[in-house]
This record gives sequence, C-alpha cells and structure tokens, in this order.
Amino acid sequence: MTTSIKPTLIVIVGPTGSGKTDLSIEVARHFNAPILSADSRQIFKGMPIGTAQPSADQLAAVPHHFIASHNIETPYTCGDYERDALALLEQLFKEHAIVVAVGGSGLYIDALCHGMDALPAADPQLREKLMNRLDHFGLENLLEELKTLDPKYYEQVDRKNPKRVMRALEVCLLTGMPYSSQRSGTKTVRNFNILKIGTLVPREILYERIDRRVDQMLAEGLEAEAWKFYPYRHLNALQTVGYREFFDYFDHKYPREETIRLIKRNSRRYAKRQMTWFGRDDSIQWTEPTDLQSVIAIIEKFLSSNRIDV
RNA sequence: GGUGCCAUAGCUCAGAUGGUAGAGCAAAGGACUGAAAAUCCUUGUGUCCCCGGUUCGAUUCCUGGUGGCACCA
Repeated sequence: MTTSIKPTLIVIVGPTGSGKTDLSIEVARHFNAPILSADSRQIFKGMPIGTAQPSADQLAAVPHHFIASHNIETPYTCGDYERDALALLEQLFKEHAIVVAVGGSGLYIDALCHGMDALPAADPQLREKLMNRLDHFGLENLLEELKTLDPKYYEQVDRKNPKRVMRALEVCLLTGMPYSSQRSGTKTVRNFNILKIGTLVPREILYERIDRRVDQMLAEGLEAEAWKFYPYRHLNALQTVGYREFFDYFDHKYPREETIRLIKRNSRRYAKRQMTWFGRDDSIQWTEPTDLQSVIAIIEKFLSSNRIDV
C-alpha cells in the first residue's frame, strides 16, 4: 500500500577523511540509488588524487554525478550547483525513489537542501574593480561605501573579511538595493524529503586518518598532479589544500618536507572548519560511518515514518 | 668516575638584580547566502624537574638529588 511517493534525498555529510565516500557507496548500493556529489572540488576534472575522488571501482559500482564533470577553467559556484543539482534531481527522482547526496562542502549542502536567496551571481568585471580598490585603497574604502549603501549590513558584517565586504558591496551595486534587504534568512522547502546523516569520527582518529591519507596521496602521485596544474594555479578551482602547498614548493618557498607538513596541517584545519559548520546543523543525525547496519536502520526508520514505499 | 652546561606551555625556546611567566610553531573555540578545500575572528593551555635551605615571599639565589647534553678520563 503506497500512498506517498514523495522521493527522498539521503544526504551524507562530515569532515574530510571521515569515510563519507565509502559509506555513500554502501548506502547507494543497498537502496539501489544514484549518487549526487556535493563537493566543490571533486566536481573538477583532473584532480582525482588531490581531492580524493571516488576510485574507478567505486565510480563503476554506482552511478555518480558531479564528480570530475566540470572544467577548472569555468568558474563554478554554489548558486550554479543549486540550479544544476535540482535539475538533475528532478530527472533522477523519475527513476529512483531515493538519491544519495554526499559531500563536505557545507555551503553546497545548504544550497541543495535549503536554497540560496535570489541574489545576483558574481559579476567578474565588477569583482575585479572591487579587488583593485581593495589593493589600492584598502578595506576601509570599501567599508565606507557599504556603510552608505547598506548601513544595516555594515553593522553586522565581518568587517575584517574582504570577501564578505566585497560580495555585499557587489550585490548593492548590481541591484541598486541594500544587500541585507535581499537576504530572506528563510529556508526553501524542497519537494523531496531530506535525511541528513553525519559521519562521526573521534578527532584524534580523524587526524591520524587525514595524515595517512595525505601520505597515500603522495604515493599515488599528488605532486605530479599538482605540477600539471601549476600554470593554472591562480584559478579558483586550484585554491585547494594539497595543490596550493605544492605550488609554493614549486616556487621554492619551502622544502618538500615542509610542504607535506603543511598539507597535513591544512587538511586538519579544513576538517575542523567543516566540523564547526556541520556542528550547528541540528537536523544531522551523527553516526559511526563504518556501522552500515545502524546507518541503514536510521534510513529505514526515516522512510517508514514518512510512509515511503521503496 | 671527574668537570661543566642545561631542565619553563604539546614542541622549540625567551624571561624576571627574588613579587607565581611569554614568543613562535602546534592546538582549541567560533563565524559563514554565488570564491566555501575559500575567507575571516577569538583564545596561552603551566606543580617554571624533585627534596630541603635562605627570605615577608623562591620558578629565579644556595645545598643535595634526578634526568639530559658536552668535554676530560
């Protein structure tokens, strides 16, 4: 007896190195679901080692979307992701009751699950102008204009963070309206159910795993992968842990040993930031990622409570 | 075995003519609406090796231990 056929998106989140990928494959296989990646870096082509993309076997085992699908030279943002992912989901839900989303990019997860406000996308020319102003006249100069155009946001913005200030100013200038007046602060309700599962690993163990994984990446040829991108190092896609440190190494800023230390350290710091981000989302159910049975139990319970027939 | 030097934060070390101490690195906490693996904010965590002595007061000076390093044997 099936009444509701509202499809379900199972969202697996967690810090880097916590076992999201392996878990997502298992869950996807168990429910015969495709995988939608929510990772701002794995989406790019040519970065399999540095971004720890799923292995060839894993990619063959379950259909994946948004893995190695985009070119590094084409800028891609969370807004693009929301649009593209929703369009894809609409297609996938025609064939599947369940889709598994996995990723560590908190903003992408939020864009997917709750939507972004209808703000204008970045305007490359304006952004360059603002960056020039920042370089020549300093952040104060930008803040002064923001204070005039959007006093409300000026009060709440992180005034030491150039990216925040520039984006706010950018929106004001692009729309002729205050940035703050266009931020709804509300979450879009999707026409599919969402279950968020977080991969919980004790920090000490996670950090050890990150260190080991970096060693593994090096053994697999991270340096050569980074070297290949050296000419493209200024692209946003390459502002990525593992590559940046090698770029500096190629510029002889520090020895190789230091490069490795920094990659490990920065990966740990990245994981920490992810934990902070996901930690405040109380809709996430945290579980031990290696305990597949309990993860499946959580999902089954959710499905039955939402009266979904699989 | 002898002599000398050292012992302070997780690590490397600084310091106070005696008033319970601070840098770098590491780390921790946080923010986050089209760059998000980005960007930004905050925070010093301490039996100053141990037992005594001098002193109003010792992590600081002194005796003796213990551990480490160097040199001489």
